[in-house]
Amino acid sequence: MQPDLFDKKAFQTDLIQWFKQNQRQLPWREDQDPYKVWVSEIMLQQTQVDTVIPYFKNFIDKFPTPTALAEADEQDVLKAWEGLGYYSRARNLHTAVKEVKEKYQGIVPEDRQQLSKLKGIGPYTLGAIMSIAYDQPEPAVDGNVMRVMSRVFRIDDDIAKQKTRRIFENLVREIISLEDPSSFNQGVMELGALICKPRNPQCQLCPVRAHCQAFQSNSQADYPVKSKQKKQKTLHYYVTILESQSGEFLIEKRPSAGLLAGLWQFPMIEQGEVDAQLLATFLEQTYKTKVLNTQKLESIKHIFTHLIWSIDVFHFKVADFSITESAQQLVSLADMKDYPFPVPHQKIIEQLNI
DNA sequence: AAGTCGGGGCT
DNA sequence: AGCCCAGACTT
Repeated sequence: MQPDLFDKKAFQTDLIQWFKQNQRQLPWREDQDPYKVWVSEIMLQQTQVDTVIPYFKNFIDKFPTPTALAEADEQDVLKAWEGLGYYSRARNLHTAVKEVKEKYQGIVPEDRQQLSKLKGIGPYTLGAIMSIAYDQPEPAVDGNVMRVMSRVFRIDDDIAKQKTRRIFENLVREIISLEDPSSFNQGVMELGALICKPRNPQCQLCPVRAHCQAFQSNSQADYPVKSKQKKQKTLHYYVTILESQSGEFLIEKRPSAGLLAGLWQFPMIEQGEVDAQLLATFLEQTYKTKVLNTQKLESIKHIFTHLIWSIDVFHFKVADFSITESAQQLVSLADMKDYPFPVPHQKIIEQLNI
C-alpha cells in the first residue's frame, strides 16, 4: 500500500457518514451498556445477526446484568443458549462474569489488559468492546473487516490463516478514526454485511468505492483469498429412546468438555459398538430392564462444521427401571423443556410429540 | 499451525 | 453441496 495514494480522512468520513445513515436498528445498539455490547459480540461470533436477535433479547431479559448472569445456574445459561451453537461461548461468558462480579464489583472493566484476560474475550471481542462500549481506537478485526480491507487494499494473504488477522489489525490501527472509532469499526462490519458481501458485492452502492483498489481494477471477486477447509467425516450413531411404562424417558448429560458439553441427550451408541439386532439385549443388560416394544423412528442427518452425525433412532418401551448415576434423569415429555438439548435431539423430541 | 467447537442462511 | 457467518481455545 502506498499511503500517499490513500486519502485516510476522506475514507473515514465517507464510511462513518454512510454508517450513521444506513445502520440497522439492532437491540444491542439501543444504548452503550458494556455488558450488552459484550453479550452481543459473543453471540455474534460465527453467527448471523438475524439468528442472534431473539436470543439476545431473551438473554438480556433473563440476565440483565453481569451479576445476574454470574448468579445463575449453568444449566439455565445453557438453556438460554440452546440452539445457538458453540456452547463454550456461553460457559466462558458465565465464567467471565463471575470474575467480573468478584474482582470488579460487577462492572465490566474498561482496562484493556483486564478485559483481555476474561474467558472468551479474544482479539476481536476485545477490540469490539473497547471501541463500541468505551470509544477507544482499537481494531476489531472479524471476517467482515478482512473481506472489506482485502478488497480496498488488494491484500492477498490467506484470511483462513491465524496470523493474517494481525496484518489487518496493523492496517486498521493506521486508518481507524480517532474521533469515532466505534462508528468506524461498526461501519466496516456493517459495510461487509450489507454491501461488501462475500458474493456479488454491491459496489455501485458502496460509499467507499472511490477508495477501493479492487473496485478500480474490477477485481473484487478475487478477494479475499481464503483456503478451503477439509471435508467433514461422518459418524454413525444409534439413538435409543427408553420410555418406561410410567411414561418417563431416560436422558443423560454429556461430559463437561468437548462437543456439546453440558447438554442433555437421549443415549447415543456408535454404530459398530453394538450390532443393530442386539440393541434391545444390550439395553436390557445396561439398564436392568425389559424391552416390551420397539419402534424405528425417522433417521436424522445433522451437519456440524467439522463432522456429520448420521443417526438411526429407535423408540423402546421398557419395563420400569431405576437410574444409578447423577448424569442420568428420568423425565416426562413435558419436563424436557427445562433441559438444554442439541438441535438433533430437539428434533427427536418433536417426533415424540407427534 | 492445525484442530475443535453449532447451527442456520444463502446461492 | 458448499460456503459463509461481528472467533476463541486447545494441542
